[in-house]
Amino acid sequence: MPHAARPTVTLHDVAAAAGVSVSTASRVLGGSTRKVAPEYEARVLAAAAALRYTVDAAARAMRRASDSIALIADDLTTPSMAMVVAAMERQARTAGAFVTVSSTMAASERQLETVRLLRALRPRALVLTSSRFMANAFDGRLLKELDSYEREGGRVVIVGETDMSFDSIGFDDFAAGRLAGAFVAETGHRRVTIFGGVRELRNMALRTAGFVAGLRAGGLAERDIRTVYCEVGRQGGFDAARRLAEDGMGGAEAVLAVNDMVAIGAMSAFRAAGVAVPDDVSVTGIDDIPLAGDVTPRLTTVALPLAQAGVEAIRFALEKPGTRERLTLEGRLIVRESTRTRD
Amino acid sequence: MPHAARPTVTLHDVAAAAGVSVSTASRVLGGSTRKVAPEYEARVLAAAAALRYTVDAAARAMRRASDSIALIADDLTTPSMAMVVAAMERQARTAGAFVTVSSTMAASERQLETVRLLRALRPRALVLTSSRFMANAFDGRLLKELDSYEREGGRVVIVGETDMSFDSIGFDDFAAGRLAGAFVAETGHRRVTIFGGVRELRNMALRTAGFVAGLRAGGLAERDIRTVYCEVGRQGGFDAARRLAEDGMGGAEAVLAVNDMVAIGAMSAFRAAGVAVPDDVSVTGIDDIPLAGDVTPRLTTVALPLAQAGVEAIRFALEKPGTRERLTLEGRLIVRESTRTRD
DNA sequence: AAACCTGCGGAATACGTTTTCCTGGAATGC
DNA sequence: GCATTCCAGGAAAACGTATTCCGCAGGTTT
Repeated sequence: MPHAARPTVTLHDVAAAAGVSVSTASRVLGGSTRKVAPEYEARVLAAAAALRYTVDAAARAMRRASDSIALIADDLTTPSMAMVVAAMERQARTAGAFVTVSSTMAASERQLETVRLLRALRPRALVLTSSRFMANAFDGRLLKELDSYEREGGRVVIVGETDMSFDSIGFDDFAAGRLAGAFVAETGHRRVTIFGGVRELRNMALRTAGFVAGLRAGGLAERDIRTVYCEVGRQGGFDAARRLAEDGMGGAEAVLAVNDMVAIGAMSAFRAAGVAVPDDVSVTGIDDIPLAGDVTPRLTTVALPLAQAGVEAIRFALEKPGTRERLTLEGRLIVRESTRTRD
Repeated sequence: MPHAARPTVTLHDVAAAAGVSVSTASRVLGGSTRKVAPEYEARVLAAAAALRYTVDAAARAMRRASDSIALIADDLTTPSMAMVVAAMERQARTAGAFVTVSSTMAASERQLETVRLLRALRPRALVLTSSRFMANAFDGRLLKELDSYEREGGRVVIVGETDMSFDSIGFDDFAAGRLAGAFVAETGHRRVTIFGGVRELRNMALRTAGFVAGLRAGGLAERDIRTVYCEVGRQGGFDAARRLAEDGMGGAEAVLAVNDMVAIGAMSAFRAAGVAVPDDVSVTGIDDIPLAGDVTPRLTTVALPLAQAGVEAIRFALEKPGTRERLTLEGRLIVRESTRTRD
């Protein structure tokens, strides 16, 4: 008895109580294709219920392919991440699969460590959800780890921007940025500041490039567009906006934030500094997290289909390997009260 | 070969490559207490690295006590829940334990089903995070399931209000409500409406009772306090506030909402109806989710130590069984701009 | 009527790991 | 110099389940 504290009831106990062999009990409880006599079946089911038997997933996993999916997320407290994860959880459950969730708090070496850790669960698929998956950041080692996992028959799905050759689901970040940029240009804003987040993050860089493309298409000149970089998150937006306000806004009539949390932080700082949104400055975000409709003024943003991404990710994860897919989801503009028309 | 698609590299392969026995390889890789010769150790480690060996958690779990903790949460997208869960995840990781997360979306029968499902993982502990755990709601079956799990040596920890006899971590909901009620009474509000959430939820009922107690202590009469019930969440607060505004506010100078999301929804509806916060009506919440500081006006609320609750829950979960603990955490008042003094 | 399927229960085995037990050799004590 | 203790490596058992194989009935075919 290796761990005496664990007198779990096993298939043996159920079989004994039902007066049948372990094989028969297994066939009844394990959903085998083989038929067993109705009477035996009833006895086994009754015994299992009486003893509150639950199958040992570890032992089962040694014989059957496991039906669990490991999910590695950057940061569960990020609202956009939470929506994706919640959708995955729902979808996986309806498909009868387990999901084990881990968060890496954006540390790159933690990602590697977490992948190694979760590989031990021999999951059917590994779903990575992050904005950090650029090839150079991979440093080779994470890539090798994922490759070897796939060679062992697992499936890797990446949610977010990536240039790796795994199944992936991404958002068209450039188009989303362009949507916001074009709208702001069309509504008469002549000078614009972009809160570009962290330059090294590929999706942030794409959104920023999209902003510029949209603004230029709407007639703004290069010199009317300023870009500042900030931590991605409420605090980063807050700090960037505070600095901007302290510098007298530099003529900015609009702030294009790289996502909703940055935009919301920025609005908070503007309010504290006595800068009125949208009368003094328009603010836009990207994502359309639920919160975007709750702040005052409600945030104009580009809605990304976050829940759909979660659903599709699980679909990919459960598909038979062999196919290699890449899905790109488009955002759509949601105009609310944090922006207004100029002139 | 049960699943041919899984040519995983096993301890046997490593041992063979290193020219040692499986036992020795296991001792090196499994962190045994037994010593092995430095040379053998080096050979095993080299072989493992070269073959990209990862231990099979399922097989290991059959011999060792598992170090995973199963977490069953109501709804991961709720901000307060997300904070608790994130804290648990962090804490568990520093303690070297896995956390697997599942959400039940508040359906009572799903809770039972989820518990049964996760028991299959033979986790060291089961942490239930929910506001729905009232004894009558348990219906006997969930209680029996948890009891039998505990009898098998597992540990059950409940985060939230409960009258069940498991380890539990709760917030002093009554005191939190009283804090808000007393503050509103002290700042000169004469007529108050309570947004009481769902009457059947124990923690909501306690907060509401606390509101009343605090208001009465501050000198308000029974007839100056109105209580309406609403769905718990942003939408519920929004609807309740819209109805209140349509009815001409019924003289209410303050709205005490049962949590921050309800309060934020209410503020949103008030704004849409042209009711000014805090000039026409003060609004308070409970929880102090990060969002509370981002809305306009920033929300006066009672801060609950959500992250601490997560940390303590994991501490309980990892403790040796035998002790039975109940921890109650106190909130503290955070005054912001959604309230003002009357007269 | 004899040989042959068919269907189903049960014994046995495999899964990959940890751990107990055994064994042989080195080190130590007289 | 011989007996005893210690040490570390290897063989084997055990964990709980799914599955393969075997055997035994009962029915079908020629």
